[in-house]
Amino acid sequence: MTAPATTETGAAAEEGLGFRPLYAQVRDRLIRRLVDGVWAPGEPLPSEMQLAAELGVSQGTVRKALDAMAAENLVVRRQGRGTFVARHDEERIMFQFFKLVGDDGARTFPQSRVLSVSAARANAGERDALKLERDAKVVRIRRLRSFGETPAIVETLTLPETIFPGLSAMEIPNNLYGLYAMHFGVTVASTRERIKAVATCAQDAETLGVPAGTPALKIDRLALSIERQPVEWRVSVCLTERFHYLSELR
Amino acid sequence: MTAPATTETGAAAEEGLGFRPLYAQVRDRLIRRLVDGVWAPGEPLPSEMQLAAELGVSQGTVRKALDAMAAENLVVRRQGRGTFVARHDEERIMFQFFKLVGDDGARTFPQSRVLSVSAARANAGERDALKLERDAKVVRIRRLRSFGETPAIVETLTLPETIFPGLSAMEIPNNLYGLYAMHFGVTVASTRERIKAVATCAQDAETLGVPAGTPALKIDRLALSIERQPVEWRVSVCLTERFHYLSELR
DNA sequence: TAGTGGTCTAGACCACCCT
DNA sequence: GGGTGGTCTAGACCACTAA
Repeated sequence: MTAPATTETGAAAEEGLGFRPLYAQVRDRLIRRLVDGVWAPGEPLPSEMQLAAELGVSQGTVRKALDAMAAENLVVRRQGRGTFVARHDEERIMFQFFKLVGDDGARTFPQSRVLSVSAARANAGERDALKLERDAKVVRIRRLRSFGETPAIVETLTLPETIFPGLSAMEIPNNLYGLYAMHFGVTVASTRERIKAVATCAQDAETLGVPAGTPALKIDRLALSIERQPVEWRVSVCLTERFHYLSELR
Repeated sequence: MTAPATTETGAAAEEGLGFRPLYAQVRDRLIRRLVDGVWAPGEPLPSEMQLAAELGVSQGTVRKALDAMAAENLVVRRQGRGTFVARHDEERIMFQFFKLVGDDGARTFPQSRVLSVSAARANAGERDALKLERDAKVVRIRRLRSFGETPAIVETLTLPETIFPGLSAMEIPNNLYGLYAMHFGVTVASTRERIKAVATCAQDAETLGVPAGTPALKIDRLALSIERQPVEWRVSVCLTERFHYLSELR
């Protein structure tokens, strides 16, 4: 086909949605397959040529869709090898979502000790944060995270029971996002963190082994899935005596 | 020319630098012109076609270079109008580098009151942060920033005198990055922030009008120019009673 | 050596903006 | 209407990887 590029433009315009590029449509279709688990994490997608033939577009259009997905950290592209579904292994999470760094620049991933796991009806704050219906059930996890022998973070997580059924009865691993992907097919694609400085309350201080009132970072994180649905609410209280939160802005 | 795409690849390979794409070379050349002030902020660059003809590459290659620069916030592209040198006006800085947001979600830019300006020889910490030579001179600025009538941030800035000659004798505006660009041709392209929770010291507490020891965020920011040279070191102590630091991660 | 993604080109048409 | 960036295609060659 040497025909001009008309494609679906007309259809999109007729729908009253002011034009959606073909590559964006291709991206949407590929993301749909990712969400549906057509390809497992770490597995290679078909080659650009194959996808192009199958979807009826040019290789260049598939490429632009895949490049966009790579920019969103949904796939990883490797020259000479292929395009792979992104994995949620420890390393990736550490660099992507875990922003606490040693003052000497060292990036170590903390160990976790679960303090409690419980199932309950969501309270008002949880419903608000996770956009839940009235009477929705949630799982609450409280844990202490340490670098080596030094306690540094105490955090409370709240998760919708509908998205993570049976979680409260499971063993809780250190790397939660890996568990979400593996057992529940949920990929955390982005997070929004609100950070404040607070004085540690008596309970947190005791758990962390510091005097009550010690200054700490309170990080309020909402994690969103690929479809931008809230899947986890996490409030972390972090000591920053020997660590800091690193934020690089462009 | 219907000739294949050979271009400078050979030359780059011969230099022992394992291959640098043409579009990256084009990007470098265009950035060089930006730095040299060939086009002023807010001014349009020549069209893709003109640049392509001038640089002896295809329009597509220029496009990829410009897209990369747009991703780095160095230029702004507007369909139907042209490609413009990014401006450092208040709005852009607010959304790009200023991460303090009201708890109600409101983004307001604080007013500043300069407490002191001085010129001095850089101390060890300043030399280290800004990568300065021994005996280098710096300008120090200390200022209080308030939202409305409420003091919220007290910060100390250190700037190399070689990059900002005569700054200590100038009027200090609220929007510093605009001043850097306008009067010194320095564009802040990225920042690295290290955040800790601290108890306010007596001096900062008095300036902010809170009891000494009140928890606050200490934000240690290093600002880099387009050429990745350190141009400003800023330590801010922020109250977060009614504000928070917002960090969105993908 | 074959297959993959990465780069580069050339040309067409589309959406948008200004005059 | 004429110019700009944005999309799409088609085809060629380059760089990298693995068998």
